[in-house]
Amino acid sequence: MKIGELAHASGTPAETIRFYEREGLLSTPERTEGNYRIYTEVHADRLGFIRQCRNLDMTLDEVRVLLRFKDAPQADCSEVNALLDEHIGHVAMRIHELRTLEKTLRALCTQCVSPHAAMDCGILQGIEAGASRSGKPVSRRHVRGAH
Amino acid sequence: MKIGELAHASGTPAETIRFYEREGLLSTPERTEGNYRIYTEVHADRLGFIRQCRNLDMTLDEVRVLLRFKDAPQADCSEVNALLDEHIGHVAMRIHELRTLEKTLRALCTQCVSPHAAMDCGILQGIEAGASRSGKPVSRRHVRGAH
DNA sequence: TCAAACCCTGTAGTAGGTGTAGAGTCAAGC
DNA sequence: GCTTGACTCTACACCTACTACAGGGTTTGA
Repeated sequence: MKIGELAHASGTPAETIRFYEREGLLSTPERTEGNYRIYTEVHADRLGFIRQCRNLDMTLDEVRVLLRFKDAPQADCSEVNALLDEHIGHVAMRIHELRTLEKTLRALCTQCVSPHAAMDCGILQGIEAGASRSGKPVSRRHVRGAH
Repeated sequence: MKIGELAHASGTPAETIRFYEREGLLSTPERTEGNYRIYTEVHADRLGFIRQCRNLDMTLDEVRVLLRFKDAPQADCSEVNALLDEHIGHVAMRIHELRTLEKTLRALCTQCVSPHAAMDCGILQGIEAGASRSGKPVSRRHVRGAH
C-alpha cells in the first residue's frame, strides 16, 4: 500500500510516517518506479506497535529499545521489564507533581472570585507573593510530560 | 545589577533572562558604556513573577497575558480568573490521563514478571495486542505537559 | 600588565513532530 | 492526446522554552 493508505489505516499522518523512517524506527520500504513508498503488513504492524508505545507516552528512545527486543526474539527480556518499571516511575512522579500544582492553583483561585481592578486582583498578588516567598533560587525542573 | 547577579539572585540562567528579553517578557534594560545590561529591582520583581508563573506550569503566552494585567492596573481582572480556571482544567485533565495511563502500564507490567525470551515476553505481546485492539485510528492527542 | 571571570551577539540544538514550497506521478474523464 | 485533480516526493522552516556553544569584547583583581 502507498503512504496515504497506511496513514489512513493507522491514523498517523504521512509526514509522521516519513519522520519515523528518517529516525530509523520504520525500515525503508520498497519504491515503485515513480519513487512512491510501498508498504506491507509488516510495516503496518510495526507502525501500530510504535503508535501504541507513543499512546503509552513512551519516548522514541524507549520505543527503539522495545523494537530492538522485537527484532531479537531470543534475547532475554528483563530489560523490557526494567524499562517499563522506570517509565511507570516517571508517570507516577509526574502525577504527584501535577497534583501538588493543582492544589496550589486552586488555592490561588480562591484569592479572587469576583471581578476587581487588576491592581487589586488576589490572583496576581498571590503569584507575586509566591515569587518572593519561594525566595530567589527557583527550582530548576519544570517537568512537562512524563519525562 | 548585572545579568550574572540577577541570574544568581533569581536562580535563572543568564541565557534565559536574555531569552525573556528577546521574547518581550522583560523590558530591555539600560546598558553600561561597555554594553552590559543593567537591571533594577523592577526587573528583578518582574522576573520573579515570570518564574513563579513558570513554576505554576503556565506557558509563556499565559504569562504574557498576566503581565499585561500587571501593566494595566485599572483593567478588569476577570480574564485573569478565566485564564487560571482554564489552566487548572488543563492540569486536571492531564492528571486524569496520566492516571489512566499508569493503570494501563501497571496492568502491562503483570504480563511478564519473570525473565523470558523476548518472543514470549508478555509485555511486548501486550503492547501489540493493544495496538491491534485499539484499532487503526490511533488517538491524536499525546498531551505532554499540562497543555 | 595580564589572566580570569564576566559579558556580548548570533546561531544551532533539544523532542516529536507539523506545515509548507515546489516539483514529480498517476488515474480518470474529455 | 491532454488536462485536471489527487496523490506523492524531497527539503526545509516552524513549534515550546529553553540550553549550549563559538568567537569576540569588557572588567576586575593580583
